[in-house]
Amino acid sequence: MSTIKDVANLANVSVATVSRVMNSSDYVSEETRAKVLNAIEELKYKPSSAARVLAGKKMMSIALVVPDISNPFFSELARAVEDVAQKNGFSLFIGNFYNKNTREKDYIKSMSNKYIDGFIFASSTLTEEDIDTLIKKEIPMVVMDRAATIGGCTVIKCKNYDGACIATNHLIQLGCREIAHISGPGEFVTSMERLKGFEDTLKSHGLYNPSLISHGDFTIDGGRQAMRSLLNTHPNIDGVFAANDLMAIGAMKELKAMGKEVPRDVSVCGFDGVQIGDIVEPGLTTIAQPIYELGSLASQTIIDATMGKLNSKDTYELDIKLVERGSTGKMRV
Amino acid sequence: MSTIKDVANLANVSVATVSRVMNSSDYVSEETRAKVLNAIEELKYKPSSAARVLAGKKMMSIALVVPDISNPFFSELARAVEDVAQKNGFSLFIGNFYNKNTREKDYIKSMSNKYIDGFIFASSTLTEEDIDTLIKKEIPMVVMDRAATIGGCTVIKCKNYDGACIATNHLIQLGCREIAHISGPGEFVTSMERLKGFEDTLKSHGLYNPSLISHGDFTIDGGRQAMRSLLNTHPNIDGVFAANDLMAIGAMKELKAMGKEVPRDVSVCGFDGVQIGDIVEPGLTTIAQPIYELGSLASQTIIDATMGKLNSKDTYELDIKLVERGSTGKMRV
DNA sequence: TTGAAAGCGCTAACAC
DNA sequence: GTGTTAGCGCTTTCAA
Repeated sequence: MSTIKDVANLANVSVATVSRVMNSSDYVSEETRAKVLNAIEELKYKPSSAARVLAGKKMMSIALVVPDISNPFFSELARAVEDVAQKNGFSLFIGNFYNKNTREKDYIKSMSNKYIDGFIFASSTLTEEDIDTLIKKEIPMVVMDRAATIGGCTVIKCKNYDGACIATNHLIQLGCREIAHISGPGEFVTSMERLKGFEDTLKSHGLYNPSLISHGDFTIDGGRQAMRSLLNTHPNIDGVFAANDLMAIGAMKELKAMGKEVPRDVSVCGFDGVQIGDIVEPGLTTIAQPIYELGSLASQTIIDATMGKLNSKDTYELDIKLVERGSTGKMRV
Repeated sequence: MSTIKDVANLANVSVATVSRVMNSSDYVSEETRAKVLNAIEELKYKPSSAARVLAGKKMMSIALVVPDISNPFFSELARAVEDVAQKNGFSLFIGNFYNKNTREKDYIKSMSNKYIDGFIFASSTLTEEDIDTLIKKEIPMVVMDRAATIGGCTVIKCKNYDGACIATNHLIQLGCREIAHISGPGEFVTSMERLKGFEDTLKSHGLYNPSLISHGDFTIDGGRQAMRSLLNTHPNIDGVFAANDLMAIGAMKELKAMGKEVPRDVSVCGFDGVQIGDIVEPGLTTIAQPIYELGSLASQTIIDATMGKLNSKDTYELDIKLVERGSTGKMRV
């Protein structure tokens, strides 16, 4: 691996000059610039990130911290984040925290001394304190699925509340009268907002019944279990709104196992819009988030922030949309 | 951020001593060690990775380069890789190359000067030359899905050929006589090995017909398209072996759209064993790879290699197993 | 427009 | 046992 010194020697200039052309700072005569460029080319010189960082530059890498990368929502998100990062010359770190708050904090600790320039926390359960730690280190961050702005960090989310209202209304309009909700873990703002939208909508229609709410953990299996217990106490449920697609799919599996047909007996609606919603049978009606857009926006925002471009907005709330498929529809009357 | 100097000052020792206790090298008296430890604690000192790297140490991070992180096979793999990395104090970089050979090479370039200690290439299309580049830089690497060992890098794969034979035999035993294969892109060894297993098995049963082979691109849509063209020329196909689960799912969708029922009219078998194979309807029979094991083995191998623990084996071939679900079974006779 | 040199935080001889 | 110090490769004043 050749160093800046090698380049300087070959080009017959000083290392400072090489540094100048690398960073296109200061003025360098066309002639010297050409010489240096040639030398760089010839030696296939790549500056050492570690040395640059030590000298006060950026590492050009960002981290995405998710609950579980094997969850399709997050892997689709990661793809978007990485695409944008790559286009900007940034590398992407990935960390899974499996809903273990401790592990999420560990990432802050273990990665921040690796000179990561920015963090994206997806679906985080970070406390204000954790966030302060990062802010004190002046490491920019964007948080997804967070209620409101916390000083100094951008929030990017989608309209969870509105989406839940749309989903619930959709079910009501289809004729469902005993509508259950499979909610996500209570520590996520996402879960809370979707739950609120569900409750408010039902209340306004006089259909609210708290015993029709069960909690899942955002996994297929969790959705299945929640559906089972719901069905035990309320065998006549005719509509289900799950806080994410995975749980909705689990619910559909359980429904089928219990001899209920979707959508004839029960209509099911999910939330997220992940690709597998389109391959299950029947196709899953869902409130689709613009996942790719969410990821690329987060990525671009954090990259801009590392370069000192401050963001004018501190909260982005992207629109969701109802995607109707076979899991909601005509019911037996 | 406090530095080693701050710690040294506070503990009234030299930086060398601090370095010693950090790296538990050399002897340090219990007394001084305690003083230093206290100072470290008090200042919440974290050594700078960049500085350590410059001084000749490891960055403690590895990279996983995949075609597409949003493909469930790779996201499940990534999860395993990250788990093991995290346990060893390593961070994980992720790169997508979208089957663009150029981009895969770019990763080698752009990441290697970021002091990544090791690479895992999954499903790579790297040439010997590319690999040589890394070997010359003395960066250890493991390659998944590669035919054989290339000097200096460990190969981790599963028994593709055997798996394809098992799948094909399974179809034959079910009574299928006109069996098609949806193969993966020709540049992947994986595709080739699975194709070979398919061909050999059919030949040995006198059922081989090259026009029953179509190529897909490992995506659902690719599988759908391949199935369509296959059905055009061979409307009586009664068995399909796809080189991965995603394409098998695409084939099932197309079959359904064309009025064929699975498995009554056509039996379908995939390869990989990703989780969604279990949520489609009917469930997908598949040759399951031990994905988590593959990922954790790769991760541990590369981490060991960065620490100088050379691996005794240079090729691992993990076993696969046939997982029978609803997509293969009783046919109409 | 260019060069010399200090310094970023750490490790590892080499002294003591 | 512990301290001193010379780098590691780069950026950036400060001079020239």
